[in-house]
Amino acid sequence: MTTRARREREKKQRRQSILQAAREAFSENGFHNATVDNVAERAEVSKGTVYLYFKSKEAILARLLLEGLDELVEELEQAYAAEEPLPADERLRRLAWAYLSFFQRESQYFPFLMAMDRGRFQEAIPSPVYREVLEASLEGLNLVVRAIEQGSTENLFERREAQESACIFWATLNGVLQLMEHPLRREMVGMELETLYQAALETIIQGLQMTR
Amino acid sequence: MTTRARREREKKQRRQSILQAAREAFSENGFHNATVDNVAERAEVSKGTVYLYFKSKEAILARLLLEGLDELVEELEQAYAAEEPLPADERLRRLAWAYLSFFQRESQYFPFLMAMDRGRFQEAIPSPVYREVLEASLEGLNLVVRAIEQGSTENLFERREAQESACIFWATLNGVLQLMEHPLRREMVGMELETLYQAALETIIQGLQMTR
Amino acid sequence: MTTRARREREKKQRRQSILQAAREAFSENGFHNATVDNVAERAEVSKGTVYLYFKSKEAILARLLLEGLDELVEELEQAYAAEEPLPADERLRRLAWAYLSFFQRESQYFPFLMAMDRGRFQEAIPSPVYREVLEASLEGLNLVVRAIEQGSTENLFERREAQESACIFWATLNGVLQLMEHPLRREMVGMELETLYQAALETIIQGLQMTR
Amino acid sequence: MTTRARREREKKQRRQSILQAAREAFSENGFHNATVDNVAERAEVSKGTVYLYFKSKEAILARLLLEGLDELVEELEQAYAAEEPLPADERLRRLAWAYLSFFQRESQYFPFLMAMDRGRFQEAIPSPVYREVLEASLEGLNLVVRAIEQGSTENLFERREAQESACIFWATLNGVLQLMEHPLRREMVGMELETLYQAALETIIQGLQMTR
DNA sequence: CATGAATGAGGATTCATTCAT
DNA sequence: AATGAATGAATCCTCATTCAT
Repeated sequence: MTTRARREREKKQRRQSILQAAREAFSENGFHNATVDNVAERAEVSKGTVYLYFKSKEAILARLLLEGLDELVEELEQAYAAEEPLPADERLRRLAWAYLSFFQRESQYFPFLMAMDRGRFQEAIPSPVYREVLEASLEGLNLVVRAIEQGSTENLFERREAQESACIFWATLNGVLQLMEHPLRREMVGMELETLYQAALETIIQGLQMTR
Repeated sequence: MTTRARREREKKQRRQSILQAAREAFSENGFHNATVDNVAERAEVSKGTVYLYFKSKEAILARLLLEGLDELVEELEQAYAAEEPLPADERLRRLAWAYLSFFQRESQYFPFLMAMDRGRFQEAIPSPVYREVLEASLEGLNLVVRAIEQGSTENLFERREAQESACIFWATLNGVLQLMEHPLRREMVGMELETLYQAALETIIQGLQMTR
Repeated sequence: MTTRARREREKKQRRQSILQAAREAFSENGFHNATVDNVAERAEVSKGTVYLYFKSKEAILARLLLEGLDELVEELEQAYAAEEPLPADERLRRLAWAYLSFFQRESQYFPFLMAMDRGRFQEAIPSPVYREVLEASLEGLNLVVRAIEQGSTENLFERREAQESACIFWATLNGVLQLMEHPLRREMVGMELETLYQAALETIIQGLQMTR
Repeated sequence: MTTRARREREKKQRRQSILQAAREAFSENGFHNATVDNVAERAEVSKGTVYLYFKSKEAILARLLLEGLDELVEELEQAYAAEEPLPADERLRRLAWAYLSFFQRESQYFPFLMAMDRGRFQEAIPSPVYREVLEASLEGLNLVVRAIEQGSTENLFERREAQESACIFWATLNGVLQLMEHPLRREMVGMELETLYQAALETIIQGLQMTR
């Protein structure tokens, strides 16, 4: 029983260490260029063991995405749920900053999401998992929807489809992140990510507000 | 000689047919999963011929990108340059629609630009070409900058860094395109690309305008 | 751990069988024309396995060379070290015959050493290994140097640079081996290798001796 | 008529320029690593033209060897044939220095002869040509034989098989050339080629002389 | 559970040679 | 005679995955 519990715990740790190793390996070389050998080596397990815990290389990526997105959603929820009541635009700002902070800390996820869109991915992992990843990647959006709806009832935002406004808001943030992702492009744009992000955030909030 | 001229023409056609084949192959399987064999087969030439026209698989992608972006820039320039004088916001709308129309027609380019960011690309193609691609990918931005500057002098837009506003504008459009790129995600969002694009466009223009 | 020990032994055997296969393949077709496929097939392993044991085709050659030269040096040392004291010229004769006997048994090594001088070899294998091979290929020379020095103190040989005399001695033997290496050339010369070798050996010893 | 003559002359020149180009290309990269493209480019003709003048890459090498060896033999003959009568040992010295001088000027030939011994060579070129090359490579030997025979009648050299003595003499020279061919080995030996060659020459002449 | 040796299909690239013009 | 575009077999090497121990 204690043995069993320990076994269970060790299994989880092993799994996590493989995931962590994969995160590192995929980040450094890109998903395609990283090898399962790299992952195994980093995790200090044998290659066979990797396949004991994950069905395929793609399955590792899927799991990584799911865990990452879970974390992101959790952080977004924390940002959303304030102790005292907040105006809708303030909630949006908090969501936006939590989002940025996540991507600065876990900058891998952007490329990971890209890697997923192509290649053997759709064949290699079961379709429900695939859908699950996509759903998770949109879960943040739902919080935005709620903030927007609140803003609508507060007459702060235009009375239109909250889903639409939320998508626009979310798209703007993502657009900035993507634009500034590549070092060379960042250099050519000649601006700091935070500065641009902040400006974009205010601009889009402005755009969503009631025209008085 | 006619012979010579014909030869020349055939060479160009062959080159184009290889590029076209690559465009298709890369689109269907993604750059990484497409093989030079695929490309050769599609173009109905031997693998050796592909290497006669292009130094490497990456060089094909670079050429594809460059040609696509040239076309895009040209279309954007046409959209920008109207016969009669136009207000700045109208110019932005025209740029935005030209942009959308390009990506609907040539939907490959988005993923291609992504493929470029990772992998052997930077090592495999000469650095100036790489830079050229990135520059071209930002050339559209310059037109936006000019429109914004015009808007600033017309007191239509806030008097801030035009580059910044342009980036925000551009980022928003890209964000929407990216969000709606994947069919499954489009389905989950439950909206038409055009509708959302249009709404985002108006929202961001609104956001950039002077607060009255 | 009998299992473990057996595993270890099998690995060594496999490695040896790959080396042996390579020795055969390289001998028959020459290093450049032999393919890794040939080697794998002969060793009855997959191509991948070959690369599991050796980093590159060149690395196999390097290993082959090193093992061969080690063996040669060992045999030369045995020949040099006699139980009872020996006159210097006798030592030279023993070295020479040991050398011939090695090359008759392992006739591949001559061409292998040649293959090493050209091609991708220097780039493909780590520079220290390259140096090691060259050093080993000259180690026999050192034994000759020692014999010559002994001969000098015995007033048997001329009192000049031992290194120089040794090189001359060694070069003569190699020259004969090389001259007689090719069957067609052997036929045209119309002599037996051993006969010529023997005559050359005596001639060069004679040449090195003090003129009385 | 004149046209025809000019044509003929141009053809010869073209052929020579291809050979010269091949000599350079093969020298710089080694026979295996040089490509027919390299040769064509250097010769400023098209690849097709190369095949118009030579049946295969190997045929070029064969021709190169033959021409080189012809030249060598001619130079050796000049060295041998002195105006006034010469003692046999002097003739040998002259032959040896002419040989060295050729190999210093045309250092390619050594590796070329090696390249010929292996690979597709025997299949790719007609057997008589192959034999011809080998014969030419031994023609120098015949001059040595004559010198030795002269030395025998002069009671300068031992009365044994002249062919045997000649082979020994020739082998020694070749052995030195080969030993000193590789820069790294030259460095490890720590001697100048000329010094060693000279010493070897005197030593072997000494060895061949009558023991008094 | 864990290992890691073995696999072999597959990938990018090269190059000697051919042949229509 | 000369060209040079086209070929495609051949080559080295990689790596996700399996499986006996």
